[in-house]
Amino acid sequence: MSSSNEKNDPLYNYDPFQGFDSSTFPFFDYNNLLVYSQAAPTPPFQGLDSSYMNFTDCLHDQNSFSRPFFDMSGSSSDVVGPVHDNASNSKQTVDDSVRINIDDTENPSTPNSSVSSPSNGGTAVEDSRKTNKGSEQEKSKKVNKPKKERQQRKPRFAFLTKTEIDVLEDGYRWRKYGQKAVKNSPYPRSYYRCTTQKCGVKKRVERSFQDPSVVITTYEGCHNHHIPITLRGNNITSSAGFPHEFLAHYFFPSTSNHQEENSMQHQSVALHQHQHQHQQQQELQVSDYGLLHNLVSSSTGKQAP
DNA sequence: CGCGTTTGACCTGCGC
DNA sequence: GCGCAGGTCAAACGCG
Repeated sequence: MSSSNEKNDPLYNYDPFQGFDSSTFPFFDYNNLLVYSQAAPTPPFQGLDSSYMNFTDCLHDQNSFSRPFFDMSGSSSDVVGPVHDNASNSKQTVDDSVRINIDDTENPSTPNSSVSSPSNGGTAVEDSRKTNKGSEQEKSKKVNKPKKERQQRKPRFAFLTKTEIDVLEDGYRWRKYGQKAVKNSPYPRSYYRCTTQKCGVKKRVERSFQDPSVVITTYEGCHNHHIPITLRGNNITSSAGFPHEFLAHYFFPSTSNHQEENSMQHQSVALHQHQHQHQQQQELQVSDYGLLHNLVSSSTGKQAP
């Protein structure tokens, strides 16, 4: 349910694809990408539905796309505005149930790090860690941990990419900070955080269990810096099919500074040139829209498991 | 040695 | 209130 607050929200009105068309980024095959909004009723790995769009469709249907794409408040039925703690009122999807309790951009210290540091000796071995951690941390956390107010959700979006590569290179540098098994899926979900200081952008990477050839990459937050362009001399191959320009456009929607924009796009183009070459070399057979569309269709429950 | 990954424990919200 | 599942932490470890 939309509120008037949404209408006044510049992000709400922001069109991430302003000025985009299929020729904007010749290296990027838009047809190989699906985008879904966090407002989607179900995450992609549990059943795709019409909320998951083909990228090209998105370009042609900006009204329906930009709205959910920048729904920063979670479920579309949520009331948008100051952080309310009545989220239980709204039905949350699995994907939407993510608790945003870290805001590195504004509050560099993580909740736990603000707590008195654990007094474990640095030489503690695994066993002692297990025993000590339980007691000491438990104490410190429970005593000092301030009640976290519900953080406002960061913009979040996901890409479905048909690729054999697990981690898609997007030009940014990520540090993996966790991995979890996903219920009903043989594939784990990996959690990454941007390594740039004070950039709290996170991403989750998981493989669809319904179509193991599809990698679901979910971004959360906006980078406050440009692509570090440290190719480190190695495989940008994994960037196959990845929309760097789009990401750049998304992460810097307000970049009206042409100098920065040029620099940024220059970096992105370089990435795509790399990517394009490797794509040709590898002949990574990314599916066409038809296949992905079939995936979407078959996941809507019309097909027997 | 610095940086990134691994992995078990812990925290938190939600549904029953 | 309890159990489950998702998300995060942080020590240990590996690699260049």
